[in-house]
Amino acid sequence: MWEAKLVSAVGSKGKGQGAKGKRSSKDAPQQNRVRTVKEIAAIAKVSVATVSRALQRPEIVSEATRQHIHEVVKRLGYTPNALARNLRTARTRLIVALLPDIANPFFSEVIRGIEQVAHESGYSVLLGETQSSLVREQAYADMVAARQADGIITMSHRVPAIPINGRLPVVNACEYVKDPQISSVYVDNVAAAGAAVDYLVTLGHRDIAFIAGPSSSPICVDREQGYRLALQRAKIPANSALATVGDFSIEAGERAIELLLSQGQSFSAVFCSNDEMAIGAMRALSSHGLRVPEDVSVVGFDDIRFARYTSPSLTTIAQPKNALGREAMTMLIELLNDPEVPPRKRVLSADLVVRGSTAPRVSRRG
Amino acid sequence: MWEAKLVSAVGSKGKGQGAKGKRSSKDAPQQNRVRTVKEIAAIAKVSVATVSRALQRPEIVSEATRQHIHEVVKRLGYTPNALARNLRTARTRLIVALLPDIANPFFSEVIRGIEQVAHESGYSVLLGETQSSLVREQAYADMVAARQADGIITMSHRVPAIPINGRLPVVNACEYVKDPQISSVYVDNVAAAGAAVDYLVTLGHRDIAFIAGPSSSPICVDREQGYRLALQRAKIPANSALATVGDFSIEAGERAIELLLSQGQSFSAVFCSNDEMAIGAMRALSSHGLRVPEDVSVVGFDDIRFARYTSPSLTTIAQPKNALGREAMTMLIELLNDPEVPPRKRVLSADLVVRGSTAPRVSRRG
DNA sequence: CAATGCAATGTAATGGATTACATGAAATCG
DNA sequence: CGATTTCATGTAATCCATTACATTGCATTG
Repeated sequence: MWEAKLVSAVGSKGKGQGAKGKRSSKDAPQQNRVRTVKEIAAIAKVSVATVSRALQRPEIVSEATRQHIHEVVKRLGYTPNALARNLRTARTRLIVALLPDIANPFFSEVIRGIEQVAHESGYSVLLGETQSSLVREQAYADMVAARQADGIITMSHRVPAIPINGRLPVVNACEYVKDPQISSVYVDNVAAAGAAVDYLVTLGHRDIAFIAGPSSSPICVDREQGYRLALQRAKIPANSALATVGDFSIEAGERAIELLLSQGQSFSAVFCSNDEMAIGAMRALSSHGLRVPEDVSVVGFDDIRFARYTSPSLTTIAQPKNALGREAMTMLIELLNDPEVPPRKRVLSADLVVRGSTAPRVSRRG
Repeated sequence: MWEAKLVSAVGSKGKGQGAKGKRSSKDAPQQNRVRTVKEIAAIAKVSVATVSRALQRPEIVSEATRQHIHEVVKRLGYTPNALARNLRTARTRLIVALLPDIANPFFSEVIRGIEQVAHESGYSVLLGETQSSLVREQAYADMVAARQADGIITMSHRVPAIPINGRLPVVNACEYVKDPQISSVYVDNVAAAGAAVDYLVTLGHRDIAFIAGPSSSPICVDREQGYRLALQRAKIPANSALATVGDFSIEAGERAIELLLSQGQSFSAVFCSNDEMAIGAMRALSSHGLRVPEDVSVVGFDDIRFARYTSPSLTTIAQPKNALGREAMTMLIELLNDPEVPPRKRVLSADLVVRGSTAPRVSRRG
């Protein structure tokens, strides 16, 4: 009964059947789409198994049958129902990449790396923007528990809880999580930040301010440590008044500089935990009549696309963004193929890119 | 039990637990996760129907039963299999937003609008980056045919082919497509571009160059038309040598200026079809010793986040990005709820935002 | 008190594809 | 030539949740 009903609604071979207005079967001979293996099987006069096989593993079906089925499938525009397929096979070939903020250009290139590797291995990538909200992260993570996706690459320092047995199909990129069970890829933030500050030191700077990122993020802690160690190496006494914190936004960079200036701090260089804060810093400096780099040198971190186009262009630490993405996806695929592979923490290196926002320190400003 | 497990996995509080190695069923008494309604039903001593009802429509289950089932579900960490559910109900509450390029900050805000409305209506949004590739667009669109997503918001000027009957569950945002069956939301590009050029005219500019976007995109054609019409209004004869084309990238903006300058064209203002090309243009101008806005005024289009932070900050046309997203998602939801709603082309207005990159024309440079 | 209605729950069909197992025909072997 | 593989295909079980329809028990009503 309800079968018949459904078929007529969906397959609707019949005459007018007149769902909507006219549209008689004459002037709209538009073949109704066939939707199920069953129907394809009936039309091709083979069994559903053969249809399925012709589509999934063509080599085990005889040449003639295969061609015939493909012809029918094509002619009728049949697309297998992925839900049914995935339900049965328990895999989706879909992975979700969680990023805190699509507006942050840093992630774009990472995503591209992820997608390259994913496509090579027959996976599709869907992006979920979390806005660093635990709830949103969790919502996307639940897609894995609910079997709508095979795995997750998360770019925050948290690992969402996924109620499944065994290894979580999660890889962490750009950030890192302490959990030794979770594979991560990230750069050596201590070394990179150190290199940035070392460079400022070689330019003669000694009063080097620092704008940290959120301390909840381990990589920010590392960058700060890199800064500290570099000062130690240079035998520059740490001046905690020169270290401020921001939230990675352009505005935070501006505010940090406003704060330092209003406190009357003197510094000839600023190292920022990311490029956007560096952009904000540059802007605040110049709106206070301080020239970059003549009066104050500025160094960022990430090397986002716009870093090249600020004026002056930004000296920064270039993260291997594409490699981070590729590596993360590679590890996730390994993990999906074999839940036994041991988790790894993979550390890439990041290099200093010298551009126009840094210059040797000059005697004294003012 | 499993809670404890999870905590130990995530927070990694516990002792060794020794993840690998042994793992005999004795020292790993880890309760296997329950995965199906059936199991939950058995444990709760009710039928599968009751479990399903308790989860889907709690109000039709008696208070006591409901609480009991919820308790069991929670205790065992059961997540219903979304594939099975979606297969049965034939809806996923998932929509895919296709964007040409995540690196383009213009889309970020649009996405946010989409997500706001989506969440209000219980939909999740997944993003697909297409890199303007037809193949990629098609791949994501196939998810709808394969029933993995309910609908699509596309931000390009193409509508992917989806082999289904009736109305395509597709809405077009930011761009627009000719197909009258597809709803679109976009701004009045002719008027907006006109306003930008009108403004330059009121500043005294008469030699106004134009950097167009790809002509395959209808909105770019419109922006160009807006430019033309504004010149007509101002009785400025069109000088086709001043109109160039770019591909929306920063580099394209640079190249366009290089080209104009190398041709010896003289102009005191440039209107660019998007902000990134405007950023490139500013950079190329200043690297040729031309000051913005003293020598040349620059106007962009979009008002991306960085437009405020260039130096000088960029005068541009602010698209109502959030509204574009919200409206698109609203229309898509309407369409999903009722395939009969007539398609609409919704046109929003975009306003000029005057910042530092424009100034009155001065006598003559050099 | 029988009749009727309603609330709560159970049974089983259903969605669409995959695939283990079964079958039949053709090919290979001793 | 009968026995054994091999190949191609078919039949039916399976994945897991939803829900139409059936059933049961109890309250309401005339």
